[in-house]
Order: sequence, then structure tokens, then C-alpha cells
Amino acid sequence: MAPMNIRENIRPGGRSARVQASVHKAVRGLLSTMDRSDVTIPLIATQAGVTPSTIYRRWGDLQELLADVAVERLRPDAPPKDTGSAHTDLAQWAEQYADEMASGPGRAMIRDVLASVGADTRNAGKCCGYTREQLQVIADRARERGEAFPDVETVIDTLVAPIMYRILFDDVAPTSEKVLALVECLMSPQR
Amino acid sequence: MAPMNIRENIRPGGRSARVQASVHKAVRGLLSTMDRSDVTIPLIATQAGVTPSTIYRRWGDLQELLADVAVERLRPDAPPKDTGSAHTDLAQWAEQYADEMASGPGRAMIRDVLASVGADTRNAGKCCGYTREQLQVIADRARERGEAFPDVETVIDTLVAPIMYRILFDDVAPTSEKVLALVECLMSPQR
DNA sequence: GGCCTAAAAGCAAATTATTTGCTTTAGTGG
DNA sequence: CCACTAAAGCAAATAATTTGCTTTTAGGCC
Repeated sequence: MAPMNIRENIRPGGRSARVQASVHKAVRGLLSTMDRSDVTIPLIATQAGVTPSTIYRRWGDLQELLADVAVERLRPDAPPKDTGSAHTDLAQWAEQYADEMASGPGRAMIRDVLASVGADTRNAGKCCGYTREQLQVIADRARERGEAFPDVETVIDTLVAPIMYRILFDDVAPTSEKVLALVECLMSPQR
Repeated sequence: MAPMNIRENIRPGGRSARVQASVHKAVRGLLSTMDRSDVTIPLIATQAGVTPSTIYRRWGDLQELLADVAVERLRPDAPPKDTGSAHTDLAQWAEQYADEMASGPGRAMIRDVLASVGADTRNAGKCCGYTREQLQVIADRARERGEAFPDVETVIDTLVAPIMYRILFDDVAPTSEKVLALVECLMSPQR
């Protein structure tokens, strides 16, 4: 009933860390090979060289585990590229964001993250947080350069939210033109 | 493996329709009583007076069934209220939409809908379709009155998407002021 | 280093959910 | 009214999940 929560502080070299790593790796491997509906906890356990009960006790159920893996994969590995101006920084970031999120694996990861209910793990919140951080980097860079740049929350409302909405509900990747138009609308002077 | 798909054409008075109705009713009843993680297919089957295998064969798994029920509950039961002007029509609709979607049951239903993968049932698409229809009614009314009104897709990008994004990823209901500000931005003359 | 402790993992039995082959029933069209 | 088909029931087989208990492991302390 009450699901597991995933501990935040795992000593880096310890057994917990090794188990977590091998389970995550097993999940990634299996998801890349087979249909998600065929991935089960006993299967993952076998792949990871771990007993199923370990996974049940640590993650609670498949959904939480998939969400945990997805959040990690959705974490950006680098700050947005510095292209010389805030406008092009944002445009480039947005195009990449839209592409990644609209891809098959991207969509699956978003679904996994949203489907997990875990009130304390706040998976969806983490993803949103990553996006905010990335946008903040662009915003800070703009300020250093003395360029005008809208509030990060405004960028989320105007640019990120529509991209995500289309992907989630319309099952459509916004075209590059559409994304650029949204960026334009955000960065154009009359704001 | 290959999940069930839910038939579109069920003869109204038939046995299928009765089974569907009693299963849906059982799901709604159970969801209102207990935690969603305690709701299982055997339980629903018992409540509905049906065998579990019937549910498995028709819906495939719990997720698909919950999504099926959720889509039905998310369908608006009436067109948006006619308040005399497009601006107020939209404001009123948006506030109600935000409230409903941000409520506990609303969020749960959205999650259920998004979590179901069923490529042919297109649950999320249906929800989005309902929203479009509602907005189109407001737009048509505006046109009849000779009022200016933005494109429905623009309304989705500017108003609906941010509301939904905040609910899904930030776990926050947009405040009434925020919603009204978005409406304002959409309906203000400089667009 | 060796011992103690707590946390996490393994194991296996019990429970519960899911799948499946076959039978029965209800609705439809001749 | 009878035959046919689609969906439901039933029950046995399989698979997943939970749980109590045992074992291992890493960290802290002499």
C-alpha cells in the first residue's frame, strides 16, 4: 500500500549504489530492446543480478522504478550552448528540447514520470526544475550581456508549456517553424 | 502483450453495454472510496458482478480501464456558458477548467489518461478534442456576435497549455488571477 | 585489524493477479 | 424458431507481488 521512497543519500561506493546502478542499467537495456509492456520486475531483477524482492522493497512498483530511471535520463548533461545572443541561445535550446521530448523514448520517459504518483519523490517537479535551471542559465547569460530577457516563468508559459502540451495531448511534435515562432513571440521587442 | 482495444460500436442495449456500464460504475465507486493503489481488477470485477477475465479481455490492464473511465469523466457535459461576450465566456470557462483539472480527482484522471499507451484508443487526444470543441463553441459565438476572437489553436497554446503544464509538472493550480491574466493577454486589443 | 550494529539484500513460502483453453449464454440475422 | 457469432463465465495454469526470516555488507568503535 504505502509505496517505497527512494533514499536521497546513498553512499557512493556502497552496496546500495551498486544495486541501484545495476538495476537502472538493466532497465535502460531492457527498454531499448523490448516493448515496455513486456518489461517486468522479475525480468529486470534477473538482468540486474538481484532478487525481485529487493526491487519491490526499494521502489515499490514498476511505475516508480521506471519513473526513477526516466528522471535521471531527462536530466540535461550540459548547460545550454552559448551562441552569442539570448535569442539564438533560446531558439537553439527550444529546438533541441522539442526534439528530445517528442522522440519516442522522450515521450515514454515523460509518461513514466507523470504516471508515478509518489508524493515525496516529486518526479515531475524534478523535470520541471531541470528545465527552469537551463532557462535560468540562458537568462543569466543574457543579463551579463546586458540583453533584455523575459522572466523564466514567462518562458515556461509561452514556450515550454505549448511544446509539452502538443506532445502529450496531441501526440504531435511541434514543427521547427512553430517552435521558432514561439521564441520570436517571446523575444520580439513589443513585449 | 498486444493489449486489448476498446470497441467503438457497442450496441446500446446489449450485454456488452451493460457490462461496460457496470464496470465503469464499479471503478468510479471504488476510486471515490479508496486509494487508487488499492484498486485492483479482481476487486473491480467483484464489485461489478463480472469475472476478472472479462475485464482483462476487454481492457487489457488496469491502466487502460482507468484511462477509459477517466476520458468519459473528463468529457464536458454542457457547452460553455454564454455570458454575453467572448471575453467573459473565455474567462469563465478557463477558471472552471483550471479548477476542475487541478482538483485531486481531476489530476488523477489526467494522469490516468496520459499513462495509457493504447495507440489506437488515443485517450489523451480525445481530451484535447473536448477542449477544442468547447473553445470552438466560444469562438463561433464570438463570430456570430461580430467580436474578435483568436484562433482556437492560439488559445490552446496561450491559455490551456500553461494551465495544464503547471498542474502536471509543478503540481500547482494556477491562481484565479493568473488565469485571468492569461485570458487578458489573449483578448487584449494589441494582438 | 576485529567486533558490533543497522541497513539492505537474499531466499522461499504464501498470497494475489494475470493468462488461457474451453464451455455457456445472449443477442442477431436468416 | 433456429443457427451463428461475439462476448462472458469458469477453472486450471502461470506469473507477479508480498512477507517473514536469514544472511551479507559497510561503517563505526574500540
